[in-house]
Amino acid sequence: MEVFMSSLKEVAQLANVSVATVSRVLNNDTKVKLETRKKVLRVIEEIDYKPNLLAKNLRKQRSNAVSIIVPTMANPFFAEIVRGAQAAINDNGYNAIIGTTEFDEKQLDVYVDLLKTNIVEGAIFVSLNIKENVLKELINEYPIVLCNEYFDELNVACVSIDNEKAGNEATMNLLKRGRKNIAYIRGKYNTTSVLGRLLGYKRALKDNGIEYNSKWVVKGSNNFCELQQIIKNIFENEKNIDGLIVHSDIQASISMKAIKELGLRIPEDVAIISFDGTIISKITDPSLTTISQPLFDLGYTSVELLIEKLKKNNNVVNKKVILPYRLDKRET
Amino acid sequence: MEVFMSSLKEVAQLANVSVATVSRVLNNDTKVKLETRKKVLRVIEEIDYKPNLLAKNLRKQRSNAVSIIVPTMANPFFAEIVRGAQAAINDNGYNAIIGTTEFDEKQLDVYVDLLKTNIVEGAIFVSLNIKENVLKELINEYPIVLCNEYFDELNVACVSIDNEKAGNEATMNLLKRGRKNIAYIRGKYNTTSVLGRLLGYKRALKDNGIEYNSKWVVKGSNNFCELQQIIKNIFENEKNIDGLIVHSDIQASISMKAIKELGLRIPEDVAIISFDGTIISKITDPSLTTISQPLFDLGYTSVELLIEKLKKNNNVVNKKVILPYRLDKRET
DNA sequence: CTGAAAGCGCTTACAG
DNA sequence: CTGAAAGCGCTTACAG
Repeated sequence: MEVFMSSLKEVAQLANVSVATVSRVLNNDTKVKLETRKKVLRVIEEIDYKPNLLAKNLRKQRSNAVSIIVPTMANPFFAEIVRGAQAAINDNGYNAIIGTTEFDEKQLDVYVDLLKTNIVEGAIFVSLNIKENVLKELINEYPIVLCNEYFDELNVACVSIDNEKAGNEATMNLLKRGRKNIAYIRGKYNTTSVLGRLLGYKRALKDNGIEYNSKWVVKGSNNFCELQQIIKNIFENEKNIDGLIVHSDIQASISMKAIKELGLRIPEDVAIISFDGTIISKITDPSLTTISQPLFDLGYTSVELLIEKLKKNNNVVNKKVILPYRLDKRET
Repeated sequence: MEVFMSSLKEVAQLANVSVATVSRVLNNDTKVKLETRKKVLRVIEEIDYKPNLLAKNLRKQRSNAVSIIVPTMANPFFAEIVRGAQAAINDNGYNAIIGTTEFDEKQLDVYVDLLKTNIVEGAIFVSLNIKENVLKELINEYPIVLCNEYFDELNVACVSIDNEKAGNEATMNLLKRGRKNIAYIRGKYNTTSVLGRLLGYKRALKDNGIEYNSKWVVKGSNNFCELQQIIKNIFENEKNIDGLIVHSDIQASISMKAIKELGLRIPEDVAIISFDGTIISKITDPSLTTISQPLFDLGYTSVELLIEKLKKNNNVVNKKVILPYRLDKRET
């Protein structure tokens, strides 16, 4: 017996069979005699053999890994989507390589290289701010699923909620509570979710005979102080605002602090509704009324679409999956 | 020219050199003539060649990936540590495979297999609740760094804050504010951080001539309703409590709601200090006074220790790194 | 400075 | 049911 032996070879020698047979046993190939099988398994157990998956990966030309790219982990919104994606990836026996761009889309290159160099077999892009033509090229070449944000015109698999409907329902909720002067802190960029919800907002106003006032729709910010200032500006300029829709829980929680500092009561003076339904919405005081997105499922379902693509060699019709949201009526 | 060619081979043929030379160019081997080098690079650019890292991995017996295992992504505390680890992993040119146990340590097996099968070269264990003897075996065999929680007696690389000092300082803060009856919502398990902070608490009491009252130290919970009940119980039984230390921001935010419901004012009736300094501590109203942990750095430094191990083939003395925390005095 | 060749540890088509 | 052998796409010691 030599000093160094490759593991599969070692098992083969100890069991007096060929490496081919050991490989077949490991892969549950039925064509192995039960007796042989047992003998091999005994040796494997004995020497605690573990296959070198680096070799298997090369041989099969499959890494068994997929990546999930999000802007940042610092926002519970994305963390929860990742949690769902993780779960689905594990459930399907894959490994998850998680990437974050920290809102710098140049960082995406690193993760695209993972696709190009066979480190991952496919990718989930969550709310990434990519140029449409760049995305289009990637989609043509690799199995990719979009989560949350997508491009209407692009033939791409994606998972999201019905943002127009959600925006409409949020507005309707405030209207039903008697609010007529509803301001809107919208998302910064012109993404599908931002524009969709705004459409829903406008439709609700129109359906209720209320004129749309562009002064009441302002871009938000994830920067604490910046957003506080934005809120103070709008409430000082527009004294009769009695309702507020905010694009995300995080921004809503910051907005609430600013509103309280102005001496306004929530919800008596200003009723608030936000989007997302993250842990933030439960922790604020008063707790946030919010359009709860199925964050975990958004991630989970995205991976399911991706796995389907992988199984069928990327030859599938690209589904656009719309998941249901839920209006969580709480205290604002 | 054949229909199918391996990529490296293809570059070699087009550039009229051997695959060895192409490989040398790709790996910046200095022994290549500049002219040859240019020729090869031109071809690589031309056909947009990307190496198949699956092959490289096998050949070098290195996956270029490390894993970072956390209990869950649903807690911003862990998400922020992961963010730091991510950054360090990327900065060092590695890929990050992120795993979550969802508090079920059986799930760890999947990630340990990643080590055994060469999918990852090392791992960061963040706040994992593993049996000491199991951990000991793993540490002997693979490059592993512990983050947050560790075992004092174990010879293992780890990164954390000085929990005894932090617990002491938190208590001192309340004492200095004139609070004398300080309750303590401790962590559920007897981990290093939980026990360390408690020691610091007891020392502060002793140093100030206050007798330790075991009734005032109760185990917390991450379950919303359960924790609310715990809080109500203690405040109804012990009417003179005027200060509260809570093991985490999340639990502190839930505690605050319960305390308010009891009609007590924060901080007038009950001053509160918590640990972590996550986004939660900024968003509550009033905002939480908290022992801010260097979460990002905790993750970043853990990876640095791990990378050092990898570079030196795991032959390094195991460092125990203590990072500074910061007392963020806010409104509670 | 460059090339031919071995080899990383698996899987699988082929032959028996 | 089993084995011998080719091959996945790289890197690198060796020879020149």
